[in-house]
Amino acid sequence: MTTQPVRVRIAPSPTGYFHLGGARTALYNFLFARHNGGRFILRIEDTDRTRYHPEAISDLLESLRWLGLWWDEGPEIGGEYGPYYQSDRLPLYQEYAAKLVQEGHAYRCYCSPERLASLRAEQRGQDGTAGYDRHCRFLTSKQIADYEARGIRPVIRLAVPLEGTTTFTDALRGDIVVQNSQLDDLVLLKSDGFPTYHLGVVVDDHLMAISHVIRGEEWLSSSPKHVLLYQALGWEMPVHAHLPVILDPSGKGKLSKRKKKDADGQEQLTYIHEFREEGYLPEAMVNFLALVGWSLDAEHEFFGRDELIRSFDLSRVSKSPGALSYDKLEFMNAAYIRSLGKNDLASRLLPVLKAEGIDADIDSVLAFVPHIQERLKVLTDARDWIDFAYVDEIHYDPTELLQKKLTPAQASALLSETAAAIEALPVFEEGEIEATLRALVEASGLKAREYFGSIRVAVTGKAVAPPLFGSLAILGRERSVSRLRRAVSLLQTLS
RNA sequence: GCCGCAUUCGUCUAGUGGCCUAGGACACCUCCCUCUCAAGGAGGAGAUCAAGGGUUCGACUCCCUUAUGCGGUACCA
Repeated sequence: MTTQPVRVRIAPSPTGYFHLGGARTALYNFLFARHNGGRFILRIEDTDRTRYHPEAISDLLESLRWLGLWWDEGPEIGGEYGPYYQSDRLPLYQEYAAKLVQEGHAYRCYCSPERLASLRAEQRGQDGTAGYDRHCRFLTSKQIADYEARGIRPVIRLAVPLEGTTTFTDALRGDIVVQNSQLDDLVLLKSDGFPTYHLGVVVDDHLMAISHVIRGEEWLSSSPKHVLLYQALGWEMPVHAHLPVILDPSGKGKLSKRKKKDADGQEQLTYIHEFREEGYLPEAMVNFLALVGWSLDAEHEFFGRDELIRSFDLSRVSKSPGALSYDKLEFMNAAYIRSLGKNDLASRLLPVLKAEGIDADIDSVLAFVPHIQERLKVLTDARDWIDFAYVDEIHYDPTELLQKKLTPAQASALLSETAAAIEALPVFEEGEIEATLRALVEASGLKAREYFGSIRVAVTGKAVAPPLFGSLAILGRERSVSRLRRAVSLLQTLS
């Protein structure tokens, strides 16, 4: 029990876009490494050429960087334990597989996929153990020669002990014991010379001096197989900790990588890049993700990255699976948006607005920020709040101008009054505008909500918009006046 | 089917034998503030701690059984 340097890794396989589950695992590994002054390593497990998806790697790298989870060794930066792509390490796996065969811990299997499939079909519904029937485990040398002569390319399987038990200690769940009879002779090396996940992780985790394997619970059942492999290879096994699975918001089933609709028919986001595009802040994502399966205590729930690093501890990771709460994420994102400095928010908003088709300039966005900051759940919400200021003409139903019980006559009177008052203003500035309009409300005998409601529609085209006086100031005197006048003429057509 | 893991308000959780007539957060409801919408403030409703057995003076906390959920059972990871 020496103080081995902490080295953890995430080992995604490039088969699809980087999603919430992968990000959570990455975060915990990252936090664990940083907390312990260790290293965080990124290794790409690209051993399945049939499911290989090239964009997955750039998506992964981009997503990790966006979340601020920088790695110490891995793609693009290298490191002393490389290469970090498994497809560049093939000879290594082949070498260890051969060694295992030589020492009697593994054997060549010539069974065809068809035979394996029918074997499985046969076993289905039957009670007792499943898995490979070990047909090739006890082949005579003559039989082997025969298969070889027919040019069949074998796989290499681990020769699992027929009796006894295998035990390992999960850092979260304690000792886990399984009967060896429940384990089947898993494939280590495929017939194409690529390793399976099992051989790949064990060899690489050992060669890369990984001290702690922190991964999803879906790997828990294969850990005993890995124990056997470590034993066969004569290696010491790293500490293992299996994180609880993340459930679908419905609470049923593992979070799907596929698109799902929620109760409102809204598509649920699952890929990290989608959250980025939707306008979630990386700091909110990190905070939220940290809480999916981990908590410090009863009261704290807002954690900056540094606080997370300081307080993260494996012992406080939950053992039971949890459903994601998109509501909570939105709440948290809104809170983070509110906590941003004005300039910071404005500069984050600018590219988002551009992407949403609004050609805004930084000054006007900055002017809007104080008015919309506390109204945004996600950055992309900004578009609907301020787009009225970036179009030449606004469209709305003229009856909307008749807020509450206003008559067309009342409405047009108040709108032209307002236009005139605004035009006469010596300085066109928020405070002045407010003072003037409030005086008009007073004089009109109308309620503020009726009066301002009507003006809001005239000027923004919406019943819900940022605070009126600020909006008018940003819109500018000319456009404000012309929109008010246009509203008056629209009211004409109504009667 | 078999194996494994889990099980506290709708959801995320606090809780490590007495502090619990179970605390917090999201969501929900009411009220206040208010130019709309938010934000903010004050309240409210919501959990016989999956069920049943033990152990103990005492169990949400320990043990067993059952149920349910999830995961695994591939030349996928």
